[in-house]
Amino acid sequence: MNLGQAGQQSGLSARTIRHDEDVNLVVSERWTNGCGTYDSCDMHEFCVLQRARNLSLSIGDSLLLLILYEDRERVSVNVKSIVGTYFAEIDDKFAGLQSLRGVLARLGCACRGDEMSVCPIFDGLAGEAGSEH
Amino acid sequence: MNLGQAGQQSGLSARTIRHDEDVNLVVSERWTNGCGTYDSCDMHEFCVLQRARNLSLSIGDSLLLLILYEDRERVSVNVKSIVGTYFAEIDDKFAGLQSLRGVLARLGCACRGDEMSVCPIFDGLAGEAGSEH
DNA sequence: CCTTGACCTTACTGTAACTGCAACCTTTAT
DNA sequence: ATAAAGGTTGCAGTTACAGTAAGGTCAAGG
Repeated sequence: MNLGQAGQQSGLSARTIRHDEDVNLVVSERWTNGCGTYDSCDMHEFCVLQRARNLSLSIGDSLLLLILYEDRERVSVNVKSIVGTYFAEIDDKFAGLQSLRGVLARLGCACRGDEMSVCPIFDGLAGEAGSEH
Repeated sequence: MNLGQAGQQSGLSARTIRHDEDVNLVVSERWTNGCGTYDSCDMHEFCVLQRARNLSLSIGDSLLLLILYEDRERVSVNVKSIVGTYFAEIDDKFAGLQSLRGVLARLGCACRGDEMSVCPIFDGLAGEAGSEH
């Protein structure tokens, strides 16, 4: 499978796949003419990467995820510590999203003509910021 | 209130506040010596921005949020369309986070020594990627 | 045989949203 | 007077890409 097909199947752009190869996130086989070839194993990796990207994970974190993905002898202890780190991050983001969603949900029907600093909705939005990360 | 204090209170670095001023996300009053001064209204903005940053919103989106925040005559129709856009994005991220969290939760105790492509956990992780965005 | 077109390659540049650093003012304290 | 603290601008670096240029390869067709 060539670059273009790999891109289509994985949902990544060809450019992004080449970028991932540049930074050694993935390593493809090469024909003698230099062209890369991608097998189902690579496709799995791309899909994991695509998912990681949707979550705004860094390249480093994505690589970690791939390492977990590829390590067939996953040592539970190791996995658990990595996973634990992610959990904290994910739950933080989760809380942030949930909060923002709630704020937005009430935004359409309230606050008309109110004094800004007195608006309870936006006080909620503004007030909790410092407590994160 | 000066830059340093504003940074401490809002949870943003002083550098980031300066950056936000550079891109006109916020506009502070200046003393004659050039130093900025920040009032409680600015602090509210910073906190909103901090929150927006935690959610990886772009500067453009953050600005939109600020505009909503500052518009005391919020026109419901307008707000609802903007909010609707965010909802889709937020729910996408939400689903992604939830999925990844579930995958990670089961990662510590399963899959040892399995054939990678047969592992149901990672098949879940890899399989749904293309369907988003 | 040679060209056309599709597809690939590398290499370089550009972008967003920061972050860091240097050089240089002011203000305040000693 | 001088040093320390805190501010300023401006330019360079970083990350994770996206865009573009210049060129290589290869099958199909006149």
